[in-house]
Amino acid sequence: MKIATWNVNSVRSRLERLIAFLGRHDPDIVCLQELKTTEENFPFDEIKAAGYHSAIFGQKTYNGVAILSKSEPSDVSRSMTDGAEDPQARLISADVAGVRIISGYFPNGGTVGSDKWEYKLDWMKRLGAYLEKHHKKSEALLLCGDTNIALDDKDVANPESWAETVLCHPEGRAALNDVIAWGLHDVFREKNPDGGLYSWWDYRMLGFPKNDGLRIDHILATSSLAKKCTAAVIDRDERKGSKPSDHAPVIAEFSL
DNA sequence: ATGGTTGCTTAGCAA
Repeated sequence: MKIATWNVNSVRSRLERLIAFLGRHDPDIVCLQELKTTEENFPFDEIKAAGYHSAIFGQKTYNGVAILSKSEPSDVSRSMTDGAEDPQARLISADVAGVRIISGYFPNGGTVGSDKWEYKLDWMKRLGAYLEKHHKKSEALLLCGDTNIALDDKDVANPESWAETVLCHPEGRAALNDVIAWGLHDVFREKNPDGGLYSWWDYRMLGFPKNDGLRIDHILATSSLAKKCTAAVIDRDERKGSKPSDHAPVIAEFSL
């Protein structure tokens, strides 16, 4: 089973690239983030024609997440269903081929200390409670998405310039590590222990040409699946060329 | 350098 996670930064402006990506990699499942559109305007037909079902949780202008899959998803759940007052579409879950798939777009956090930063930390706390309430670590489960956190300085090309920012702050790292400690494994790290590989480069300040990147997109697997992971890569080429997303897709394969 | 680029929406926000 091959799964990809990709923050597309608008599914409509990235549709041509997305369809080409599906053809190039032939993934069984794709978790998308930052759709930036409502369900009404989601390109279901084009994605269906490429051979994929779409389970989506959309929102106008901002956020929005989806799970694309060759086999039909079931038991689709949108948001954390915890009664919190939260209008932001950032989490969707579904069963696909016997695996629980979660696509998450973690809050960026604005600047450390801001209201958005507090929301980011609280959102990760809620996610930990969501996993605890709805799942068991003995399940086959994949939490995929843009976490907006680089867990380690070896996932940051220029750690000194990103230190203490929302993507690298120790409190954010601790919050994501708390989620992971529930029973998840960073399969990309396990396959690429040396670091130095990135999934996001800022559009500004020549981020990609200078390779000023961070690995902030993750595929996190429960241990039964992590043991079966055979490969984990980043499609850095997808960041090249005309009209790329600012994120590159992360892809993992599992022998099920 | 509180900068810069992109997308949605059409002036300002979010990233």
